[in-house]
Amino acid sequence: MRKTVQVTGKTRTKEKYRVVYTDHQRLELEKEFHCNRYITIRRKSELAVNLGLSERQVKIWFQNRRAKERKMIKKKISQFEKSGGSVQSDSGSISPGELPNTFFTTPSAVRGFQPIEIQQVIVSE
DNA sequence: TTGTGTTTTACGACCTCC
DNA sequence: GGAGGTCGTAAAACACAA
Repeated sequence: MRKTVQVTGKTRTKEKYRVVYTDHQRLELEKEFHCNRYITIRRKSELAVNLGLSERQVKIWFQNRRAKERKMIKKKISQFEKSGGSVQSDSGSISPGELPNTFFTTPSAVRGFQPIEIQQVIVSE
């Protein structure tokens, strides 16, 4: 019998509401994320086995990691807008407001088993 | 300590693509 | 229709000033 907690109508197990990943797990996930913002199905399986996580956990981690990055970029852009500057990426200069929500790549590339290299976005100050 | 703000997992709702 | 995307959010874990 598992303890459960009601969260606005949703049920989750209480003893493991969320686990804290080890430094090693985080490091490996970060390394993979650094190479590719969108993980392939094959790499997801490999990582899950290597790190002792489920494929779902790896998928969710990448989703959260992308969300974190978008949040940081938004923050930097809003800071930069205040100073009236522009944002620089490796492929050129982008003015604040020109960035689409999914400017890194398209998820369909992952479904097609074609990992793509994402250029790092640099915000100059 | 403890109160508070931030970060980290995990999920549901909804959307798009094949 | 299923898989995986974003977005918003809950709650545990963590950081840190008072």
